[in-house]
Amino acid sequence: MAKYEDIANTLRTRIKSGDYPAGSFLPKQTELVTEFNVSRMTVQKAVEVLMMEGLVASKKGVGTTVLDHPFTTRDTSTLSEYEGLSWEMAHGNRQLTSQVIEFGVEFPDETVQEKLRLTEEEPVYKILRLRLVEDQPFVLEHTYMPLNLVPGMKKEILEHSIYHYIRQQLGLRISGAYRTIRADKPSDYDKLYLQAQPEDPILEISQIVYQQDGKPFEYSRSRNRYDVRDYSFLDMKGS
Amino acid sequence: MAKYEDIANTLRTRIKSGDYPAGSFLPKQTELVTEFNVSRMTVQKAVEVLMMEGLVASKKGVGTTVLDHPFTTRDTSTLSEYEGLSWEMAHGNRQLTSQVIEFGVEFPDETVQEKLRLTEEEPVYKILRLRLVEDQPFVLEHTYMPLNLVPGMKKEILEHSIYHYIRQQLGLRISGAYRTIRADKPSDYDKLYLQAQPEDPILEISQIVYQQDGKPFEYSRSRNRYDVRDYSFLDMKGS
DNA sequence: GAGTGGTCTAGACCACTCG
DNA sequence: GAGTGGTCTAGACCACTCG
Repeated sequence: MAKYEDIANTLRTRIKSGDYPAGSFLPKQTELVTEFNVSRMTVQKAVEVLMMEGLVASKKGVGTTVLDHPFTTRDTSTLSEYEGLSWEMAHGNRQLTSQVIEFGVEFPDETVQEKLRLTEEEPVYKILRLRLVEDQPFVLEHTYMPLNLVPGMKKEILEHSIYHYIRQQLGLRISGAYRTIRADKPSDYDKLYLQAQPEDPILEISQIVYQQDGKPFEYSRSRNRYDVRDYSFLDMKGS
Repeated sequence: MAKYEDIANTLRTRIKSGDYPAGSFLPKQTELVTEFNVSRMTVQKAVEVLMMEGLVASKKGVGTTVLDHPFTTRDTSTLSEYEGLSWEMAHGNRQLTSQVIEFGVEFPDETVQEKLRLTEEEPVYKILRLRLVEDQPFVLEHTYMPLNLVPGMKKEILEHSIYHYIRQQLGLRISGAYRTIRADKPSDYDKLYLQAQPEDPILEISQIVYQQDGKPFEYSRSRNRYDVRDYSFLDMKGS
C-alpha cells in the first residue's frame, strides 16, 4: 500500500465519521505534511484521490472543502457493472441465483464482430442468463465473449460468477467499460423470462468490457425490468 | 496552461492521428523527459491524464500501451449532461429549440427539499421545458433551482441556454453531478408533449448538479423519447 | 503581505517484467 | 541484470484569495 493511499484512507474515514464535517475545511496541506510526515506532493496525491471520489474540492488560495454529496454519507461502493451482479448482491445481502437459458459457441454476427473486433471466423460464446433476486426475475443478460480470450467456460461457472472465474482463474485484468443505456419495448424473451407485460418498459444496459491491453473481451446487453433497477453514478468534472 | 497539460495534448494528438498507433507502446517516460525537457514527474502527470481518458494503459516493468477503445478514434467530447443540450446540439449541427411550458416560483415539496437540501421556506424555480430537435419533440425537462443560488432567471434565458447564463453571467462553477437513469412508462405530460404512445417507454435521466463548494443548485428530470436518445459513457477503472 | 493550493524540478528507491 | 513505470522527497516558484 502506497503512502498516499494510506493517507487518503485515513482522511476518508475522518470525513465519513464526521471528524471533518461537511462544509468545513480539510487541514492545510502543510499541516498534513507534518501530521503524516511526508512531502507535500504525497499529501496532494492523497487529496486528489478524495477529489476524484467527490468528497472534497480545492480552491486555489483558499483551501480544501469537505463536500456534502450523496456519496459522502452513503455507501461508497460505486456500482460497477463489470464487477458482476454477484458482487453487488453479496454486499446487499440479497440472494442472487442464475439460470442458464442458453450456452453455446457460434461465429459472431456483424454486430458482435464490430463490438468485439473479431473476424467472422473467430468463434464466441453466446450466453443467455436469467438472474433472479429472491427468486424474482431481475435481469436477462445476453453475453458474448471471444473463445480465445476466455477459454474453458463451463455451464457450472455461468451459474455462479463469470467475473470471479475471469479474474481469479484466468488472471484477466479489466481496464474499463464502454456503456450505453437506453429504454426499450419488451422483446419476446423479456416477456417470457422477465414476465414483462407488453406495456412494461425495459432498461437496457449494454457494455463492452476491455482488458488492460485494450482488447474487448465481453459484449453484453442486460435487459432489466423497469420497476426493479436504475443506474446511478457520480460524474465528477476533471480537476 | 500547465506543462503537463501541454504534453498531454501533444500526445493525444499523436495518438488520434495514428502517429502512435493502437497496440503500440508510447515512448518510454525517460524519452519523453528528453523530448519535452521536463522532469519525469511532469511526464507522468501528462500520461495520467491520458489514462483517465482511456487512451492508454501502463504496466509496471513493461511500458505504456496505446489502447483501441471506441473513444480513441471517435469524438472525444464526453457528453456531459450539465453542459446543457445547447452545447451538444451546436456541435452536432442540429437545430435545437426550446419551448417553455411552465416557469414559476414555488416552495419546494419534500422530494425537492431533499434533493436540493432546502427547507420548505426556501423558494425554488420550477421550470418545464420541451426541447425540440429539427422541430421534433426530443426531451421534456423538469427543472428545479433554488432562487438564492440562481437569481434573476428569466423566460428569455430559458428559451436559450440556462447553462450559458449560469456560467457566464453568474460565474457559478460546477463540480459534478449525481445521475440516475431509469426506464419508465409515459406520464400524461409525456404523452402530450413528447407525443409518446401509451406503450412507448421513456428514458429518464435525473440529476443533481453541484457547485464547487458542494451545494446542489439544480435538480432535474429529463424525460426522453426512447427512440431518439441513449446515454453512453466510458467507465475507466481507477488506476 | 500572508497564506493557500497547483505545478515543477532533479534526484532517489522500489517492484515488476523480461530474457 | 537491465529496463520499465510507481512512488516519494525536499525543495522552489507561481497564481490566486483575503483582509
